[in-house]
Amino acid sequence: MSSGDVFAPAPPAPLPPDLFDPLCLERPMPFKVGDKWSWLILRCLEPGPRRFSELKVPLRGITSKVLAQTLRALERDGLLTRTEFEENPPRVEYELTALGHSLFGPMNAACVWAGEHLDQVDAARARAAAAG
Amino acid sequence: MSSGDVFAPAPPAPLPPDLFDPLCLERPMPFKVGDKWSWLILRCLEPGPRRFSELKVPLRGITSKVLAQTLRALERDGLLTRTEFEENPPRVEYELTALGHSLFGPMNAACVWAGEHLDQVDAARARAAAAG
DNA sequence: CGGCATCCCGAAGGATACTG
DNA sequence: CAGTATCCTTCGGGATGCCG
Repeated sequence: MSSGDVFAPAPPAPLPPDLFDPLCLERPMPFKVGDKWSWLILRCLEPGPRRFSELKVPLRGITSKVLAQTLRALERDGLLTRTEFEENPPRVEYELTALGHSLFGPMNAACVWAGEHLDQVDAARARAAAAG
Repeated sequence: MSSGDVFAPAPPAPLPPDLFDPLCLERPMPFKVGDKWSWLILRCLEPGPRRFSELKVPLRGITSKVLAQTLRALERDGLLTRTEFEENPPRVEYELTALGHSLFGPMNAACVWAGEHLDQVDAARARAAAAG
Protein backbone atom coordinates (compact mmCIF):
# COMPACT_ATOMS: atom_id res chain seq x y z
CA MET A 1 0.00 0.00 0.00
CA SER A 2 1.15 3.51 -0.50
CA SER A 3 0.00 4.30 3.00
CA GLY A 4 2.35 3.77 5.95
CA ASP A 5 5.52 5.24 4.59
CA VAL A 6 5.29 6.37 1.06
CA PHE A 7 7.75 9.13 0.61
CA ALA A 8 11.36 9.39 1.51
CA PRO A 9 13.59 12.15 2.77
CA ALA A 10 15.03 11.98 -0.75
CA PRO A 11 18.58 13.22 -0.34
CA PRO A 12 19.38 14.95 -3.62
CA ALA A 13 23.11 15.09 -3.00
CA PRO A 14 25.07 12.06 -4.20
CA LEU A 15 27.01 10.10 -1.63
CA PRO A 16 30.59 11.22 -1.14
CA PRO A 17 33.00 8.91 -2.95
CA ASP A 18 34.75 7.58 0.12
CA LEU A 19 32.18 7.83 2.82
CA PHE A 20 28.85 6.19 3.26
CA ASP A 21 26.35 8.35 5.00
CA PRO A 22 23.93 6.11 6.86
CA LEU A 23 21.47 8.91 7.34
CA CYS A 24 20.97 9.16 3.62
CA LEU A 25 19.86 5.59 3.41
CA GLU A 26 16.96 5.34 5.74
CA ARG A 27 14.48 4.72 2.96
CA PRO A 28 14.72 2.60 -0.12
CA MET A 29 12.75 4.72 -2.57
CA PRO A 30 11.74 8.33 -2.95
CA PHE A 31 8.19 7.09 -3.13
CA LYS A 32 6.57 3.77 -2.74
CA VAL A 33 3.93 3.63 -5.43
CA GLY A 34 5.63 0.33 -5.92
CA ASP A 35 2.87 -1.81 -4.53
CA LYS A 36 0.88 -3.90 -6.88
CA TRP A 37 -2.01 -1.58 -7.69
CA SER A 38 -1.42 2.06 -6.74
CA TRP A 39 0.28 3.19 -9.90
CA LEU A 40 -2.24 1.29 -12.00
CA ILE A 41 -5.08 3.06 -10.26
CA LEU A 42 -3.50 6.46 -10.65
CA ARG A 43 -3.09 5.86 -14.35
CA CYS A 44 -6.72 4.90 -14.68
CA LEU A 45 -7.67 8.18 -13.10
CA GLU A 46 -5.42 10.36 -15.22
CA PRO A 47 -8.02 10.98 -17.95
CA GLY A 48 -10.64 11.99 -15.42
CA PRO A 49 -12.82 10.94 -12.47
CA ARG A 50 -13.98 7.34 -12.28
CA ARG A 51 -16.35 5.31 -10.20
CA PHE A 52 -15.40 2.33 -8.09
CA SER A 53 -16.94 -0.15 -10.48
CA GLU A 54 -15.40 1.56 -13.49
CA LEU A 55 -11.99 1.12 -11.99
CA LYS A 56 -12.49 -2.58 -11.47
CA VAL A 57 -12.86 -3.16 -15.20
CA PRO A 58 -9.38 -2.25 -16.40
CA LEU A 59 -7.85 -3.45 -13.15
CA ARG A 60 -8.55 -7.00 -14.16
CA GLY A 61 -8.66 -9.30 -11.21
CA ILE A 62 -8.48 -6.78 -8.40
CA THR A 63 -10.81 -7.55 -5.54
CA SER A 64 -13.14 -5.02 -3.97
CA LYS A 65 -11.24 -5.21 -0.75
CA VAL A 66 -7.86 -4.44 -2.24
CA LEU A 67 -9.22 -1.72 -4.50
CA ALA A 68 -11.01 -0.06 -1.61
CA GLN A 69 -8.05 -0.13 0.72
CA THR A 70 -5.65 1.07 -1.95
CA LEU A 71 -7.96 3.93 -2.83
CA ARG A 72 -8.23 4.90 0.81
CA ALA A 73 -4.47 4.93 1.16
CA LEU A 74 -4.08 7.12 -1.90
CA GLU A 75 -6.76 9.42 -0.57
CA ARG A 76 -5.01 9.72 2.77
CA ASP A 77 -1.84 10.67 0.95
CA GLY A 78 -3.65 13.42 -0.88
CA LEU A 79 -3.18 11.93 -4.34
CA LEU A 80 -6.87 11.58 -5.04
CA THR A 81 -10.23 12.62 -3.67
CA ARG A 82 -13.26 10.52 -2.89
CA THR A 83 -16.66 12.04 -3.58
CA GLU A 84 -19.80 10.37 -2.35
CA PHE A 85 -23.02 11.23 -4.15
CA GLU A 86 -26.28 10.99 -2.27
CA GLU A 87 -28.17 8.95 -4.75
CA ASN A 88 -29.80 5.61 -5.02
CA PRO A 89 -28.08 3.36 -5.86
CA PRO A 90 -25.05 4.95 -4.20
CA ARG A 91 -22.34 6.44 -6.36
CA VAL A 92 -18.77 7.31 -5.49
CA GLU A 93 -16.25 9.00 -7.70
CA TYR A 94 -12.51 9.15 -7.41
CA GLU A 95 -10.48 11.92 -8.94
CA LEU A 96 -6.83 12.86 -9.00
CA THR A 97 -5.73 15.90 -7.07
CA ALA A 98 -3.17 18.35 -8.38
CA LEU A 99 -0.64 16.47 -6.32
CA GLY A 100 -1.70 13.23 -7.93
CA HIS A 101 -1.39 14.70 -11.39
CA SER A 102 2.06 16.04 -10.59
CA LEU A 103 3.28 12.50 -10.09
CA PHE A 104 2.95 11.77 -13.77
CA GLY A 105 5.91 13.98 -14.57
CA PRO A 106 8.59 11.83 -12.95
CA MET A 107 6.69 8.60 -13.45
CA ASN A 108 6.32 9.05 -17.18
CA ALA A 109 10.01 9.87 -17.33
CA ALA A 110 10.63 6.53 -15.67
CA CYS A 111 8.37 4.85 -18.22
CA VAL A 112 10.39 6.39 -21.01
CA TRP A 113 13.59 5.08 -19.49
CA ALA A 114 12.10 1.62 -19.21
CA GLY A 115 10.98 1.71 -22.80
CA GLU A 116 14.44 2.70 -23.95
CA HIS A 117 16.38 0.19 -21.89
CA LEU A 118 14.09 -2.79 -21.61
CA ASP A 119 15.90 -4.58 -24.39
CA GLN A 120 19.23 -4.20 -22.60
CA VAL A 121 17.82 -5.74 -19.47
CA ASP A 122 16.33 -8.61 -21.39
CA ALA A 123 19.63 -9.16 -23.14
CA ALA A 124 21.48 -9.21 -19.83
CA ARG A 125 19.01 -11.72 -18.48
CA ALA A 126 19.30 -13.94 -21.49
CA ARG A 127 23.08 -13.87 -21.13
CA ALA A 128 22.87 -14.72 -17.45
CA ALA A 129 20.48 -17.55 -18.17
CA ALA A 130 22.74 -18.91 -20.88
CA ALA A 131 25.76 -18.74 -18.60
CA GLY A 132 23.85 -20.65 -15.97
CA MET B 1 13.64 -8.62 -5.73
CA SER B 2 14.30 -6.83 -8.96
CA SER B 3 14.66 -10.18 -10.64
CA GLY B 4 11.60 -12.01 -11.93
CA ASP B 5 9.82 -9.23 -13.71
CA VAL B 6 11.47 -5.91 -13.33
CA PHE B 7 10.55 -3.87 -16.30
CA ALA B 8 7.22 -3.19 -17.90
CA PRO B 9 5.97 -2.72 -21.43
CA ALA B 10 5.64 0.91 -20.40
CA PRO B 11 2.90 2.25 -22.65
CA PRO B 12 3.78 5.90 -23.11
CA ALA B 13 0.39 6.84 -24.52
CA PRO B 14 -2.15 8.01 -21.96
CA LEU B 15 -5.42 6.15 -21.71
CA PRO B 16 -8.21 7.49 -23.88
CA PRO B 17 -10.66 9.54 -21.84
CA ASP B 18 -13.62 7.22 -22.22
CA LEU B 19 -12.06 3.88 -22.72
CA PHE B 20 -9.96 1.74 -20.50
CA ASP B 21 -7.42 -0.28 -22.34
CA PRO B 22 -6.78 -3.47 -20.40
CA LEU B 23 -3.65 -4.22 -22.36
CA CYS B 24 -2.03 -1.09 -21.04
CA LEU B 25 -2.48 -2.23 -17.50
CA GLU B 26 -0.71 -5.51 -17.31
CA ARG B 27 2.02 -4.22 -15.08
CA PRO B 28 1.90 -1.87 -12.13
CA MET B 29 5.18 -0.04 -12.60
CA PRO B 30 7.58 0.70 -15.42
CA PHE B 31 10.26 -0.89 -13.28
CA LYS B 32 10.28 -2.66 -10.03
CA VAL B 33 13.29 -1.34 -8.18
CA GLY B 34 10.63 -1.00 -5.56
CA ASP B 35 11.77 -3.83 -3.40
CA LYS B 36 13.27 -3.02 -0.08
CA TRP B 37 16.95 -2.85 -0.92
CA SER B 38 17.70 -2.61 -4.66
CA TRP B 39 17.56 1.13 -5.00
CA LEU B 40 19.52 1.59 -1.80
CA ILE B 41 22.24 -0.66 -3.13
CA LEU B 42 22.40 1.09 -6.48
CA ARG B 43 22.79 4.40 -4.73
CA CYS B 44 25.65 3.06 -2.65
CA LEU B 45 27.40 2.05 -5.84
CA GLU B 46 26.93 5.32 -7.66
CA PRO B 47 30.17 6.89 -6.44
CA GLY B 48 32.17 3.85 -7.45
CA PRO B 49 32.83 0.16 -6.94
CA ARG B 50 32.32 -1.31 -3.49
CA ARG B 51 32.98 -4.56 -1.72
CA PHE B 52 30.38 -6.77 -0.16
CA SER B 53 31.31 -5.80 3.37
CA GLU B 54 31.49 -2.13 2.49
CA LEU B 55 27.92 -2.26 1.29
CA LYS B 56 26.71 -3.78 4.52
CA VAL B 57 27.79 -0.77 6.53
CA PRO B 58 25.47 1.88 5.11
CA LEU B 59 22.76 -0.70 4.50
CA ARG B 60 22.17 -0.91 8.21
CA GLY B 61 20.49 -4.11 9.18
CA ILE B 62 20.64 -5.94 5.88
CA THR B 63 21.61 -9.57 6.24
CA SER B 64 24.26 -11.26 4.15
CA LYS B 65 21.63 -13.46 2.62
CA VAL B 66 19.43 -10.65 1.43
CA LEU B 67 22.35 -8.53 0.23
CA ALA B 68 23.81 -11.41 -1.72
CA GLN B 69 20.58 -12.37 -3.40
CA THR B 70 19.68 -8.79 -4.23
CA LEU B 71 23.12 -8.22 -5.74
CA ARG B 72 22.76 -11.35 -7.82
CA ALA B 73 19.42 -10.19 -9.12
CA LEU B 74 20.81 -6.78 -10.05
CA GLU B 75 23.72 -8.46 -11.76
CA ARG B 76 21.40 -10.69 -13.77
CA ASP B 77 19.51 -7.61 -14.90
CA GLY B 78 22.71 -6.02 -16.12
CA LEU B 79 22.64 -3.12 -13.68
CA LEU B 80 25.91 -4.01 -12.00
CA THR B 81 28.89 -6.30 -12.40
CA ARG B 82 30.47 -8.66 -9.92
CA THR B 83 34.24 -9.01 -9.97
CA GLU B 84 35.96 -11.69 -7.96
CA PHE B 85 39.61 -11.15 -7.08
CA GLU B 86 41.84 -14.14 -6.51
CA GLU B 87 43.30 -13.08 -3.23
CA ASN B 88 43.42 -14.16 0.34
CA PRO B 89 41.24 -13.27 2.08
CA PRO B 90 38.82 -13.26 -0.84
CA ARG B 91 37.63 -9.97 -2.27
CA VAL B 92 34.66 -9.20 -4.46
CA GLU B 93 33.74 -5.87 -5.93
CA TYR B 94 30.46 -4.66 -7.29
CA GLU B 95 30.24 -1.86 -9.81
CA LEU B 96 27.45 -0.19 -11.72
CA THR B 97 27.23 -0.78 -15.44
CA ALA B 98 26.35 1.98 -17.88
CA LEU B 99 22.81 0.69 -17.72
CA GLY B 100 22.83 0.95 -13.97
CA HIS B 101 24.14 4.49 -14.11
CA SER B 102 21.46 5.46 -16.59
CA LEU B 103 18.82 4.66 -14.02
CA PHE B 104 19.83 7.64 -11.94
CA GLY B 105 18.39 10.04 -14.46
CA PRO B 106 14.73 9.17 -13.93
CA MET B 107 15.21 8.08 -10.35
CA ASN B 108 16.77 11.34 -9.28
CA ALA B 109 13.93 13.14 -10.99
CA ALA B 110 11.61 11.14 -8.83
CA CYS B 111 13.64 12.08 -5.76
CA VAL B 112 13.31 15.73 -6.68
CA TRP B 113 9.57 15.34 -6.99
CA ALA B 114 9.41 13.70 -3.59
CA GLY B 115 11.47 16.44 -2.05
CA GLU B 116 9.21 19.08 -3.48
CA HIS B 117 5.93 17.44 -2.54
CA LEU B 118 6.68 15.57 0.64
CA ASP B 119 5.22 18.35 2.74
CA GLN B 120 1.94 18.19 0.84
CA VAL B 121 1.67 14.49 1.44
CA ASP B 122 2.42 14.89 5.10
CA ALA B 123 -0.17 17.63 5.34
CA ALA B 124 -2.77 15.45 3.67
CA ARG B 125 -1.98 12.65 6.07
CA ALA B 126 -2.22 14.90 9.07
CA ARG B 127 -5.58 16.13 7.86
CA ALA B 128 -6.81 12.59 7.32
CA ALA B 129 -5.61 11.57 10.74
CA ALA B 130 -7.32 14.54 12.34
CA ALA B 131 -10.55 13.80 10.51
CA GLY B 132 -10.40 10.25 11.76
C1' DC C 1 -23.51 -0.16 -5.85
C1' DG C 2 -19.63 0.27 -2.89
C1' DG C 3 -17.79 -1.39 0.21
C1' DC C 4 -16.11 -4.06 5.07
C1' DA C 5 -15.14 -8.50 7.82
C1' DT C 6 -12.98 -12.79 7.87
C1' DC C 7 -10.05 -16.38 6.62
C1' DC C 8 -6.13 -17.88 4.23
C1' DC C 9 -1.78 -18.44 1.55
C1' DG C 10 2.73 -17.63 -0.71
C1' DA C 11 6.62 -15.05 -0.95
C1' DA C 12 9.86 -11.56 0.90
C1' DG C 13 12.90 -11.07 4.05
C1' DG C 14 14.89 -11.29 9.05
C1' DA C 15 17.67 -14.29 12.64
C1' DT C 16 20.96 -17.44 13.39
C1' DA C 17 24.49 -20.60 12.37
C1' DC C 18 27.94 -22.52 9.49
C1' DT C 19 31.66 -22.77 5.46
C1' DG C 20 35.56 -22.08 1.82
C1' DC D 1 35.80 -12.00 3.76
C1' DA D 2 31.93 -13.39 1.26
C1' DG D 3 28.84 -15.77 1.25
C1' DT D 4 25.23 -20.36 1.90
C1' DA D 5 21.79 -23.05 4.65
C1' DT D 6 17.87 -23.35 7.58
C1' DC D 7 14.19 -21.79 10.09
C1' DC D 8 10.66 -18.57 11.08
C1' DT D 9 7.77 -14.32 10.97
C1' DT D 10 5.38 -10.84 8.56
C1' DC D 11 2.35 -9.06 5.31
C1' DG D 12 0.33 -8.07 0.82
C1' DG D 13 -3.28 -9.55 -1.29
C1' DG D 14 -6.76 -13.25 -3.04
C1' DA D 15 -11.42 -15.72 -1.93
C1' DT D 16 -15.64 -15.56 0.02
C1' DG D 17 -19.52 -13.68 2.25
C1' DC D 18 -22.34 -10.02 4.34
C1' DC D 19 -24.24 -5.16 4.78
C1' DG D 20 -26.32 -0.34 4.10
